[in-house]
Amino acid sequence: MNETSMTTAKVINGIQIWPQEKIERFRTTLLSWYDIEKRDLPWRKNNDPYRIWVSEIMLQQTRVDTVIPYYLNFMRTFPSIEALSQAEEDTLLKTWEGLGYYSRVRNLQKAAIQIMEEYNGEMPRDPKEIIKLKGIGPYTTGAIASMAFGLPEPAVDGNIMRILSRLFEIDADIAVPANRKLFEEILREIIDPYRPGDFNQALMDLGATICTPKNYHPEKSPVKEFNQSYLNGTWEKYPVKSKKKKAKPVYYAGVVISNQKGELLLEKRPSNGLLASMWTFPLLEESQISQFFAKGKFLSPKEGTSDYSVNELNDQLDLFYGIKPVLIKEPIAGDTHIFSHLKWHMAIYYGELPKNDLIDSIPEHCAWVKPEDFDQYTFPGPQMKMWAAYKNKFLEK
DNA sequence: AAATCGGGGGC
DNA sequence: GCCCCAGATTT
Repeated sequence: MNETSMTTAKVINGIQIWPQEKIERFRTTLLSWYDIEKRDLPWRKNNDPYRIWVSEIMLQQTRVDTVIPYYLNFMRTFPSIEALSQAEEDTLLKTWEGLGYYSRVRNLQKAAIQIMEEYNGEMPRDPKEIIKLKGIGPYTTGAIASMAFGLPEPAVDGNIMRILSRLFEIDADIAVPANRKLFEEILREIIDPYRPGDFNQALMDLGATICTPKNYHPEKSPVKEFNQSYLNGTWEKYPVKSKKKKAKPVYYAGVVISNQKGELLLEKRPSNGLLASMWTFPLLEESQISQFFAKGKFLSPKEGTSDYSVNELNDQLDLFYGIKPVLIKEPIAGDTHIFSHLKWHMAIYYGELPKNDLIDSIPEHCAWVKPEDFDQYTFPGPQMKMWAAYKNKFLEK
């Protein structure tokens, strides 16, 4: 390679970056497209760092259409960083109900408290400070720095890795976290220093609407003349992305228990781990009630279960919840729920406490709750499914 | 480097 | 079923 040739266009990890003139043409082309086609989104009304921050956290691994109603409600409930810093945990969790990745909202509040205590109530401008805030990683740092403060920082998300991979025919696996740095380096070279926030958002809009993972038609792209994989006819190869592992199956019996007053037993999950601090009907794992499942196989209501299984379930309910309900022998329903790394198989049972039973011996983390008060509790997806199964069986006939 | 952490939409 | 989504944190 001749280092004195041309205007010394850069090479990053074997990737040939464009000459300056071409970079500038790309910026103009992309931003001209963005100025006409950009999506009208609620967090784009102004450059308030708080608004941008909240939207970026919600948008992590979550689609725009899903986020919009949550975002509007969240900003009504917590209009300022100070309001967020003072929120009750249950109120906070309720605003995220159904959105998933619930540690996001817990970290959001922790960061709000950090900002109140360490940054005088204002989002810091320095990326080195922004990234110290809880729940804010390299992507969100770049997004806030560029969109709120106009700094030329890369914000590399899935969209941008896919786009750059196709533009430059990059063979690095975008599923490997360590490869993100390569895309950041490239983006630093081509980002528009005058409109960095718009540049990052333009790429995201392009990735969401045209440079999509599937049904991709490179000839429709406003920047097709810059797209090396399109020009070379190799675009179907990019991006290179390795597959992730399948969700591991886990088996549960979910149990709906009613007391004499028509209240149902709920339990609050531990404050750490999956679905932390959220409420569900009692769930008993396969390891505790292995008799419910034959050799790891889920026994659906159709397939039936044995009396012995129900007796075993009664023992477990007595042991873990201090209750002795009378159970219906067959499950009232069966359902599954898929997480990123787990697949829950739930057999849903129903039982009632006998008239003469004591109901005041349940554990600290449990509660008897009237169904009309369920809206005061935060329910995750699997609980919604169990509750729907119960209603379908007993309430809506 | 790999696992954990949710849920929904598209095909 | 599989893949993906404006990823971050923990192990």
